[in-house]
Amino acid sequence: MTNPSPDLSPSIIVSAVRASCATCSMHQLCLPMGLGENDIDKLDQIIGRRRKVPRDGYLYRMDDPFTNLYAVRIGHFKTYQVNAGGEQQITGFQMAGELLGMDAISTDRHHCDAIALEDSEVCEIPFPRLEELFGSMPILLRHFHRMMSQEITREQSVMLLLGNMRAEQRFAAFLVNLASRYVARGYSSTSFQLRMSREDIGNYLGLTIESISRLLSKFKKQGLLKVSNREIELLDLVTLKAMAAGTETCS
Amino acid sequence: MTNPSPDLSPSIIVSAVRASCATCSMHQLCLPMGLGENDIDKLDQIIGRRRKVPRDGYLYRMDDPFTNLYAVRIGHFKTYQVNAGGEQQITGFQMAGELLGMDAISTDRHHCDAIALEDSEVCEIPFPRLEELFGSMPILLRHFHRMMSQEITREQSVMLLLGNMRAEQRFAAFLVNLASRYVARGYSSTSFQLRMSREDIGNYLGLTIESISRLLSKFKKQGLLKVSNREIELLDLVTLKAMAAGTETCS
DNA sequence: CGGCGGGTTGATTGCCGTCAAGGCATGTGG
DNA sequence: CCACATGCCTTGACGGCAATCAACCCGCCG
Repeated sequence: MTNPSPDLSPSIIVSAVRASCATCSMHQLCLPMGLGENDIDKLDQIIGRRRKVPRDGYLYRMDDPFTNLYAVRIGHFKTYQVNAGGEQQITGFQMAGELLGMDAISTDRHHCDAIALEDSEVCEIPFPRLEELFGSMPILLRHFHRMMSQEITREQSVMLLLGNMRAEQRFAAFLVNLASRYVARGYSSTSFQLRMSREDIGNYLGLTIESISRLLSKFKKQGLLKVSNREIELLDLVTLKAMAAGTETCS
Repeated sequence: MTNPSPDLSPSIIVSAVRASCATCSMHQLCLPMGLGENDIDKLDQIIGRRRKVPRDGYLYRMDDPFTNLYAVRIGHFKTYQVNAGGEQQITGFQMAGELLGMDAISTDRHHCDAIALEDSEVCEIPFPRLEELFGSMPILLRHFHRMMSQEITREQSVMLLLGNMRAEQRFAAFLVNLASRYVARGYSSTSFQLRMSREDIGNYLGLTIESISRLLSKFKKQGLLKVSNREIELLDLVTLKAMAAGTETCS
């Protein structure tokens, strides 16, 4: 699960090799999906810049004015809300090829904070310029709608998770979800690194850090997975999937 | 909160009085928001029909092919997901001026069931025809994006609710949310009817019907509200809002 | 060395789910 | 009219799951 492609260190590379959607390994998952060469070029021309965000750095903060969407190129992010009482809730973890900032369109201000979980890189997509493209690129528009819609359905399944599932089931669903997203990106579905802390996982799943720790130990004892620090290996994806689907009796 | 306008009974009225966005009382909340006369006309021309859905009737079901979005004209709906284990989770309650079906764009199939909570009426919006309009009506497109984005932020606040709040806070947030939506529609923010059963409320909030009942009794004792069956009156909206925001110590 | 952040594990508490009984309104049939 | 059933809701008693509180481990770093 370590990234094979361009290394992160010298920022000079980013400007030297003019990064483009056409050559990006994520272009079949990301915004340009399904576009022809011409259209990809047009999209490339509006992409502002590739922006690096260091680990724990903010990509944007709540109430920041909305100017760009961001496509994750490299790395992982988390987004979270904070309510008036100061409690925070992580609303999602984003990885390469996924879009950030769609929740800001409605009010022209960001509704959440976005923080990099590791040294990461995003493509800045100036939204007004993207809108200009929509008129002449129906395929792009269509795919953009799909991505927004997908975000809606994703959140609905989190609602199902938070509203109906017990701790064990939530955690299984979380692992299975990560596995499926990694496999879609060409990585192993059974062996990967947790980019987020136990605390982040717990917050996302509506549980405490202690519960996450206990669940990891329990699953380990049951032979469902191996875990060492943040390195994880899923040994019985079938059972985990059954647990996530709610078709497995909680042992 | 009873609807003043056209009665529901004889379906002939629907076709006789050619309903239109221009004359609809919801057009400042709904899809045509901000459109000029010409554009509203164009939008009107693609609206398929006004469809009635009786109480407890399905507007659409999970896995139905996606052809239309629906704008609620009259009445209330609930949408819910069902997982493989058969457990269901209500993902939202929709009222006049709100859009249903956006979660289906990503896969061309509906991801949830939508059921009318009372005799209701919707406008069918054939999505392919709506897409045709987008090219020439940037204002419409913009507003459509705002509505999708709003749905994303709405779901994020539900995630905050389900992930972080205690029962009392959840229920207060629920009531305050209803109040604000009714006031935006010109109704009283303090006195309205719950269109959904206690069971539906509990399911939506990740609680049991018994908890909802107890919370209603508790709030009644505290003088926060009056309730009789489904008729409700909020007596202390300030405190309820503070509870919802998490700035009130749970008494 | 000591402090610190992140993680694990154990003991205890408490919120809310579960189970159970009953209230109340409505409908149906005798 | 009553008897009875049904759906929706309320209230109480009890118990379980996960939160809370606390101690400790481990690796890292100044």
